[in-house]
Amino acid sequence: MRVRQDLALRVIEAIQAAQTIGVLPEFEIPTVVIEKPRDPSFGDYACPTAMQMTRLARMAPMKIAEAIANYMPEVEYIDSASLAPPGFVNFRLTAGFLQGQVEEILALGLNYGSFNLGDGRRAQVEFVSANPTGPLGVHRGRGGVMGDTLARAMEAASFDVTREYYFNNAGRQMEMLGESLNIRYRQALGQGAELGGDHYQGDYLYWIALVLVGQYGDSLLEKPREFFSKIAEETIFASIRATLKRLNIVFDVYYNEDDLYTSGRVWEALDELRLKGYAYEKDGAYWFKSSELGDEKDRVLIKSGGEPTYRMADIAYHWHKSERGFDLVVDIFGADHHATAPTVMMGVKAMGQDPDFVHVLIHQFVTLIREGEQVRMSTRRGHFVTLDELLDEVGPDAVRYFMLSRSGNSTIDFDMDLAVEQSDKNPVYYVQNAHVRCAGIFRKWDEAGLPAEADQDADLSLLTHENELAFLRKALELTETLELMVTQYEPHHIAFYAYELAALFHPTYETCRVLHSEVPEPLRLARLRFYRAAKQLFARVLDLMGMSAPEVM
RNA sequence: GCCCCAGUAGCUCAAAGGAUAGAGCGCCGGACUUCUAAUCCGUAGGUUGGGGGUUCGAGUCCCUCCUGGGGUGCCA
Repeated sequence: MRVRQDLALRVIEAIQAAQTIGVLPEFEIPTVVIEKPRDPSFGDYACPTAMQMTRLARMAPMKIAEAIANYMPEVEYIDSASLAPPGFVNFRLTAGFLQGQVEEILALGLNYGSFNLGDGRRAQVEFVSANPTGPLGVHRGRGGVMGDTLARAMEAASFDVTREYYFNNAGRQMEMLGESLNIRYRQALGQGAELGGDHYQGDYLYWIALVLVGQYGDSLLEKPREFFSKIAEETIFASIRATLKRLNIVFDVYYNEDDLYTSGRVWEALDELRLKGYAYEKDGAYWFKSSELGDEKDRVLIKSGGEPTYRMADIAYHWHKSERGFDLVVDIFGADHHATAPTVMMGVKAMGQDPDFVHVLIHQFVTLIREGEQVRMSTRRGHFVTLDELLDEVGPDAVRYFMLSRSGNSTIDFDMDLAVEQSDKNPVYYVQNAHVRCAGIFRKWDEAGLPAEADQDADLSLLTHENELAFLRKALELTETLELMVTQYEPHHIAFYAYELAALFHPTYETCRVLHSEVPEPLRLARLRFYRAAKQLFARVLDLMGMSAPEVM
């Protein structure tokens, strides 16, 4: 259940009731917000609406708050509604409702916390979208993790999500790639050949060339450039997919930019822009009159050589997105690509579509830190740390967690030493260890030969320890966290939630023992039930982050 | 020049316009014959970059200035 949403409705009922009676004057009720008080001693939820209504009601905020509290309908999960200056109405959850979360978690399993916001509407998350010209770098990894995690949250919010990867395997880029591999091939054969400045410098092409030499000798020397382009693309794309798979990222659709040309959609989009008066010819090229839509200058759509720019293709691509029936589209770009998005949105708008169905999510860079020093990553010389290398060094769980551990607006200093440290300093282990500790209890229980289903009818009202209740309160926050992620397009919240949940778990584990002899039998069974739910909840949260939930570490 | 992001505890960062701005690390002081201490408990630490404004209420919104990073192609 979405407690905040439900409480907001009840508060509206209270205001309406007070208005009917005449305790409050008639006025249009503003949006009622329910928030979490910073200080838990105030309660579990708070409503500041009375203060917003002082002008509307022409009454002192405390008087309004009093009216709300007095006319609140009976809410079964609320223990008390209290007032606090300057006009808060605070609510406290009943212990019974919190204890009930144990069964709720166990019944819903990997669906706990899910809620209906999307109502089955179709959403697309487009991310990574690197062209197959080389291995993924770490900052693509950030986009990948953010996109996949946001997609998971949107699925939990009842959206029908398509994960899409948009790429270009045509044009000059692929020509250069093919030439580069051709040169590397000749180098691998011991022939003199040098890469030009525009060629791809990374040594990964040399490794591909070595494999070619091993398999085919020099029999490929007469093959055309297209042959090498194809080999390079296929090999690199396979490795990109493999890298993403390691990160638990799988795409539903790989959308090839080339399809936009072969289907003629690019030209249709151009015609559409011309028809609407937003495209014109000048100097042998076609230009987008984007300056009329707020851009600082017009942009080239079709180069004088007849080839469309990436911008033209992007506009056609987004035009197609709405035609494909997506109600909501999230595009995830690194900060290095953020400048292109506004023009594309202008193009969508120019063609008569509401660009608001697209949300562009920009993330900042990732800096790798090793032994306190920044790891130099020079893309120009091809000496950059690849995502694969990072995965080799710290493992997928750490990559997923750390990429989520900052707001997308902040740069990440990825501490590679911390990421592999096996202690409570490392949040990855700290969170996963909570799951491990739960698993340990059940392992011990089984080893003692005790019945596996013993806790099935446990008396959960015995879970009265403040630590247990605090943990269950936090469990209830999962829905709110998911809602925040989806509505604000901020996937990082799940990492903070996971950490906070673990930070409430560990003290509970220390204080609320299960198997110790001094724990009376009914309480033992209630706690066993509690830890069964806790384990399930950590499995759920780790799954939302795309991380593994180990039984033992 | 213009655009985007950031500036919050010594460090790395949270904070959905609400109450006394929170965590972790580090520092200092405690706790292991453990349901694996890969953990817990406690202390200290702040003019939210500067200045103005809007609001009952601003780290959050507006204006302005400063500092750092990124972007600003008929490259993608």
